[in-house]
Amino acid sequence: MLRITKQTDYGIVLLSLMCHHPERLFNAPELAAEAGLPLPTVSKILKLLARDGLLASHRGVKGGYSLSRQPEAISVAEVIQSLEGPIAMTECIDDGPGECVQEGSCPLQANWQVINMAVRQALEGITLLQMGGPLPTRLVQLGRRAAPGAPGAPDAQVEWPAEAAPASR
Amino acid sequence: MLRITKQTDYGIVLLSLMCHHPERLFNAPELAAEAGLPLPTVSKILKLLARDGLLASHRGVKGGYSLSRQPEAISVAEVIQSLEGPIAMTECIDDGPGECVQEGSCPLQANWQVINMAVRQALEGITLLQMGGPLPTRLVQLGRRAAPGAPGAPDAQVEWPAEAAPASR
DNA sequence: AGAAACAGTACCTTTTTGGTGCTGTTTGCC
DNA sequence: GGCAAACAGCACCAAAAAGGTACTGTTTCT
Repeated sequence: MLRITKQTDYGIVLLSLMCHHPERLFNAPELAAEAGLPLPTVSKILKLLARDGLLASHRGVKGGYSLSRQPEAISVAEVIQSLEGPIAMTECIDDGPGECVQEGSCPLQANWQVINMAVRQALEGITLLQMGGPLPTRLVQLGRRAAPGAPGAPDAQVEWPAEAAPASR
Repeated sequence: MLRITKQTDYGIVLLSLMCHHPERLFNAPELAAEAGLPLPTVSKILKLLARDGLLASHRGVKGGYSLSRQPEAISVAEVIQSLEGPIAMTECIDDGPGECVQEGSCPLQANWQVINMAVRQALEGITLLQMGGPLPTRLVQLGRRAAPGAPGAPDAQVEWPAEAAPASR
């Protein structure tokens, strides 16, 4: 029901832990213990994140994983896409053209694409640093995509001022 | 993976069909035929939508379903919530407090709530009328929630000007 | 050489989704 | 009054996805 999987949830937790020491090397058992998750599960997640280049892996004794980029350069969207594939709210989005029989005559598809892009862009604007950091008081500002074909400015994505955090944590 | 279910997809299709004649009474076999979907499935979906008040049902011969409100007063979010429960991107959102062991010490939960609310508000701002109608060129503008506690204006939700639609349909 | 740690794959279990069927109730029409 | 059309509410089954575990292989430090 419009929900990320547990795997993704765990993935974000793990990455958030790693954010506290962006340069450090963490091994799987260590992260599993710290997150309170079973080792095989943690291991599986880390492999996927490494495969997609979000984590750098170092093999051998004294090996482990480290963030491949700075925490502020890794978005929640990337984590989701690594752990559960492309962000597509309906089938007709990531299925190639030709799947839906209504193809072309369906006004819904185009609109789902718009909605989908809005959600994706919102998640792209949220970094790991923000995720584990201070709670924003204002919200993601979606899309604001310019008219298609107008290659203007890179289309302001997200506004997430790190203002004073409320006391709710 | 961050996707609405087929049931919800079908539900939006059905409601969109009904939007063309907002006052009319449609019966299930008729809608099934028009949408090209199996009758039992359509029937199930319509029941759910009626249960939650999105459709008004009329029993007996010559019965059927009609929109309970004008198309522009029914949001995509309502349809989703009717057909697949509350919009909650993580478990810790719709589970009551006390489920997550990290409770209170978890900075992620608060941030997921923010993201979740952003997505929900975006979907709330999209009406059935827009969904079946002209394709917007600009995007949903999420949230922009004022600082909590400040009961100011009703917090502009969404900006969706019905400008010229591109030729992509 | 041995051990620690990542890599990849395969497998099984559980949950969710998708879809169907059946029985009951309401209501228009003959 | 009775029949038939149409909604209401379950209950059920099958397929797919998610969740989780195990095993074998490769790399690299000591």
